[in-house]
Order: sequence, then structure tokens, then C-alpha cells
Amino acid sequence: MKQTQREQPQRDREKPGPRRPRVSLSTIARAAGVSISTVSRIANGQLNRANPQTVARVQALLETTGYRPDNIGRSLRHGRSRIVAMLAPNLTNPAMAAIASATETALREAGYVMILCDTHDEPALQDEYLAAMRSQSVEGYVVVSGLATAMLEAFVEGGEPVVFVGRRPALRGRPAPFVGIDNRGAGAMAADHLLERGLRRFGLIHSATSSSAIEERVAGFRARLAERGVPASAIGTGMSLELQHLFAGYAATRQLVEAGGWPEGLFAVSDLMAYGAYRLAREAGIHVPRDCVIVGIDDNILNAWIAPWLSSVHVPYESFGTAILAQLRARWEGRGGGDALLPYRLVARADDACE
Amino acid sequence: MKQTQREQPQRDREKPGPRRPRVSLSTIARAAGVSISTVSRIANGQLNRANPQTVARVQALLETTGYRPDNIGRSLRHGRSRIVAMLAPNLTNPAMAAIASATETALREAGYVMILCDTHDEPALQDEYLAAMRSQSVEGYVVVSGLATAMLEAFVEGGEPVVFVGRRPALRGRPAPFVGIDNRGAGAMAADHLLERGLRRFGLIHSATSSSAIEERVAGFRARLAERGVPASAIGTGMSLELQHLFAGYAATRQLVEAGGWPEGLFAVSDLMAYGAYRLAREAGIHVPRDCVIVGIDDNILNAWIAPWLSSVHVPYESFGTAILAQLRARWEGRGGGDALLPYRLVARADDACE
DNA sequence: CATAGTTTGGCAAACGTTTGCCAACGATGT
DNA sequence: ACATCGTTGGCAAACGTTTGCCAAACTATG
Repeated sequence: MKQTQREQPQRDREKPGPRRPRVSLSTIARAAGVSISTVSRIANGQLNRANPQTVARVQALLETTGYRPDNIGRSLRHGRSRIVAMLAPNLTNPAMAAIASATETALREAGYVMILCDTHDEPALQDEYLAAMRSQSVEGYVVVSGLATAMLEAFVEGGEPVVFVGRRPALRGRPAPFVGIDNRGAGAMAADHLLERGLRRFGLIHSATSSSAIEERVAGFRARLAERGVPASAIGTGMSLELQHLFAGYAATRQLVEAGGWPEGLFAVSDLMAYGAYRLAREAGIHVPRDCVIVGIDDNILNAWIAPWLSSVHVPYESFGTAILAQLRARWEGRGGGDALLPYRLVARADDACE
Repeated sequence: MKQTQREQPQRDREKPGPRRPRVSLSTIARAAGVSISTVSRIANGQLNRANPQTVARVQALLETTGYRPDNIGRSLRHGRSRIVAMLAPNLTNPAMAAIASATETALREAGYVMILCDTHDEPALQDEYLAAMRSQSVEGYVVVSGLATAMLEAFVEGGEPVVFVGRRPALRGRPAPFVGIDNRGAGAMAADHLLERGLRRFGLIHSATSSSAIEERVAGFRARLAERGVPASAIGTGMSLELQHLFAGYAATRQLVEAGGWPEGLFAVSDLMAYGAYRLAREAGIHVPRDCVIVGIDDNILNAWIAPWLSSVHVPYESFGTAILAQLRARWEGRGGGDALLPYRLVARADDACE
């Protein structure tokens, strides 16, 4: 109700421009003196359904006119639009951009095009996009860091081909296909890195734990420290609900520091949060990594160039694309895809920023 | 596959194909006992074309069934798909991501959705995408850093609504709408910044000058230095054809340094190239900005957080979205949009990376 | 010459939507 | 009784494509 009313005023107002005369099957058919069906069949490679002469004539026309089948008509005919929708929060996050880029490439090579939707991490926007995409008859939904909403749940339950990436929203129903990493393991790996450096006082900053990924990373980090004998009292924590991870990292670190001073080793659940911590450290005159070692997760490409002080658990976003495509294919073929957990590794960097 | 069938007792055919039972106008019409036309009119807000009783009944059904008009049918009817295509090279470039994000937001608010295509800066891929998008009946093309190809030229000449962003490809025909900045001015501003710091020996690194934007930035930089009395002999140049600007910056700087040593002030035509230069400087033991001041163009968001040594000409990518939408609207309404040149400003940063 | 089989190609339906046109119907005015 | 008019709502065409089915026109076989 609300939706339809909102859409109407705009739609009626704008004028459709003069549409260019497109070459359609009927154009060719008229020119060749055959029926539309014949042209369609020849264009689709059924060369045995017509006289060789006719085939040649039609093929020549297809060639010279530069005919390209109209996807709208085709989509209408059989439900397939060759479009896949990707919903992501905040495209300006380098990790999201990397996922989007890899997915786009994989889909294109498979003959699909990708519609990219920025949900800004807002449930309402996510739902609006889901509805809009369904009305585009998209063939698949790639939901990056999705939010658990009733509509998303309905999509999954209704059998729509949804693949979750990075974070698994807390949905009640049957499990949906997933692409990501073992977040607990990544958190543990970060802990190992700090331990191997012989540090004693640790810090941990994270954003809202409503997200499964964040929660698991934190849990993995904590568990590993506990395993290796670090008392809980030696682990400070900072948290921020800021949506922008840069700001969240800054705020969480301040909270952490105000409570217990600067730690020797700091774990940030994402590289962006690590950047936020770095800014505060600079402002406070704390030298990274001499005074405080920071380890993040993501290993953004830029780290190698301008953040030589940041160790990070590398997540292979470049290969997310093919994994996502594989999961979609599995759903299309009726196979229920399980989890695709990709390998991660620690990239240690300990350079002073000014050599 | 067998398992899902067992789990779903009487679910309709999920196996044969991706056909889902959609609620269409005819569904509603049958249920309400009226014709499809009537439902269509009511759904589109023509409430005066039917008996109030009928209207109420149909509206109730639209509500309860959650009807959403199918965009494919609608697109087929009148050529409008409510889709705009954006073609960009390399989504992982933060500047591109920022443009994509802003454009997506502006388009969504206007009721459009955006298809994002990564051309990887390859002419063939750009053309392939142009053709594919036309067969989707997209209503507009946003070409970021486009490449001059015959097909792109044909699109512009044919009157397709194309808006160029950032870089203006060298097309022979009439000028097409453009969104970007005054690149000459930005280059000059960078020169001013270095001059104001009292430096004497300058360096300039750039990528392929086939792009109008790069060429203009370089020209603006050079012109301003000349104006203010700097002899050409005091300006070293490095160039690289690497497509990835990070690598290009590294390679170009090496070329520059090998020829004439490290300059006091270095201008990079993009922030990514500046990052490349920074890496080489670190490896060479050159301190930035003490030994060498670097100024770039773009002012990526991350600079404020992890590149406090980099001054940059800030480009307002956040506001590119609305400017692009305005240009598209102008084209749709038949007005020929001229250039939309947005304001830029220098953001000076001179902090030591380790305080 | 009759029957059967093959090639060649058109007809029409279907997908979902919008919209110009027309037909009932009732009410009002003369 | 008749003309006029507004209301209500259906019919059908159109957008471009694919495809099952049927019908000619041949060809081969008996």
C-alpha cells in the first residue's frame, strides 16, 4: 500500500522519450519475406528447420542489421532474465568492492549480468531491494552481510536462490548456501599472531555483535587466548555501534583505552576498524607497531602499499566470485549447497611506517 | 535433491525449472471477478475508473496477496525498464567505488536500479557490455573513464542517453554530457601546493595519457609551474602504462628517480599512484613528507585515517551521483546537458606517519 | 496410384502489462 | 418518449520472444 502509492506520482509524470527503432525479429522477417518463427529458429541455431537458401538469406540479414535479441521479450517468454542481484551494505568498504568485483567477473563469464544494490545496512532498504529485484525476475540473490528480516526469511523459505556471503543472518528456517571463511578460525589465528610475538596485554575491538561473523571472530580470538593460558583480566575490550567501521574502530579503541590503557597487542575484527585504531594511536602518540601491535582481518589490498604496520588475516575475496557462482548453480540445479569456506592465512607486517 | 523432496511433502514442482507461482494481474482479476484491465487501472491509481466497491475489493486483494507489478511485462509494454547501466573500469579503485555508491543512491531515490559493469579498462569488454545493456533496454548509460570505441561513438551519435564521468573519451561527434572536475585546475592546484611549501625540485608521475583526465591534470600542473617561473629542467617525469594505478605509481616513480633522483615535491595524478610512490620511497629509505612531499588527486576517504602524509586535491565523489542523475534527466528530456564541473579543494596533510 | 514419411515453414498461444476504444447502464434534461 | 451524458468495466492490441502444433509440398515406397 505504502509502496505502490509512493511509486505512482513519479511514474506518471516522466515522459517516455522517442524510442529508437529497434531491429526485432519482425523487422528481419518482413525483410526476408518469411515468418517471425522462422527467423527466431534460425537466430537460435536451428538450421535444419528451413531451406538452406532461406537460412542463408536470413543469416545475412541478421548479420547486416546487427540484430541482437531483446532480453525483455526473452525474459518474458521463459522466466529467465540472466540477471543476478547482489545486495551489499556500503560499497565503499574495500572488502565489499572486492567481493562485488570478483562476483561481477564470475557472473559475466557465465553469461549473467549483475545488479548491485547498496543497502546501507538498513533492513528497510534491504527489503525494498529484495522486492524490487523480484519484480525484475532476477535469477539469483547474492546477499552480502545480510540482515535478518521477515522478507529475507520468506525468500529463503520460498525457495528463491539466495546465497549468503560473509555473514549469515539469523534466520530460523533451513540453512541457506553460504560463502565465506571460518570466522572462529580467523579470530584464533589473529590471537596466535599476537601470542607468537610474546605480548602479554591484549585488546579487542569490535562492532555490533548482531552479526554472526563479528561474533565468531571475537569468540575465536577469546577462546584461543584462553586456551593458551591468558587470563581474562589481560584482555581489554572496546565496542562501538557505529555503522562505519572506520569510526567504529576509532570509538571502540578510545573506549578500550579509557578503561584499561593501551594494550600491547590489539585485535580488530576488520581492517577498517584497525585503521580507526591507528588514527587514535597516532593522535595519542602511540607508535604502531612498536608500542602497540595491531592485527586485523580482511587484508585489504592497500595494506601492502600504505599500511605496512598492519598484520591481517587475508581473506581471499578474489575467489569469492567463483564460489558464489558455484553456490548459485547448485541452487539452480536443485542441489542444496552447503557452506563454502575458503582458505585464509595470516599476512604478518611489522614495519615502521617511516622505515 | 532427493532429500529436499522428502522434506517438502507437497511443495509444487521445484525441480523442473525456476518457475515460481507469481501473483500477476490475472491472478487478482480472477479472484476479484473483474477483468485484468480493471485491476491494472486500480493498481496504477486510477480510482475513478471503477465503482468504489470494486476498487475496495481489488485494493484489498492487492494488499493481501502482496502484488508487485512485474517489471518485465511493464518494460515490454512501453520501452522503459527503470534500469540504468554504469560501466566502470576496476571497481576496486576506491574512487570508482565512491562514484558507484553515490550514483546508486541517487538512482534508487529516483526509482531506478543500477546495473554495474566492470570493463577492466578493456575496449572489447566495454563494447560487449554496451551491447548487452542495450538488449536489456536500459534507459541510460553512465560511462566512467570510458574508452573511445566505434560502438561507444555509435551510441552517442545514435542519441542514446550516455553520460561520461571523470574522463571524456576522444569521440569525433557532438559533445556528450559530462560529470567531473576541471582537471587542469586540479593539476594547477597541486602545483600551487608544492610551490607554497617553498620546494624547488619537482617530480610528476602519471599513467597513460590516452585519457583526457590524466593529460589535463599533467598539463595543468606543468602550466602552473611554468607560470610561476619554474624551469622545465627542475621537473622530472615518470610514466607507466600499468593499468593498476598502484603498480603504475611504483614503476613511474622508479623511472623518475633513476633519471634524476628524488624530487622535493612529487605530484601524482591519482592517489593510488601516490600510494605506489610511497611504497618505493619507504623501500628507498626516503621519508615522506620530510624528504619528499607527495600530493595526489582524489583524496580517498582512507587518506584521513592511514595516509596522513598525503596531501590531495579532494574530488567530491559523494556528489557525483546527483550530478549524474541530473545529466541523465536532461538527456531524457531532450535537453543537451553540457559539462557539470564540480568543485574541488586541496586537503593539505603533512604529518609524519609515526608522529 | 495410393500411402507413408520428410522437409519446410507458418499459425497462434503464452509470458504481464498498459491503454484506446467501445458497450452497456442508469440518470438527467427536453 | 427521446436524446444526452457520465459511470463502469470489458475487449483487444501491442511490446519481442519462443515453441507446440499443424499444413502444405515433396519424396520415397509399396
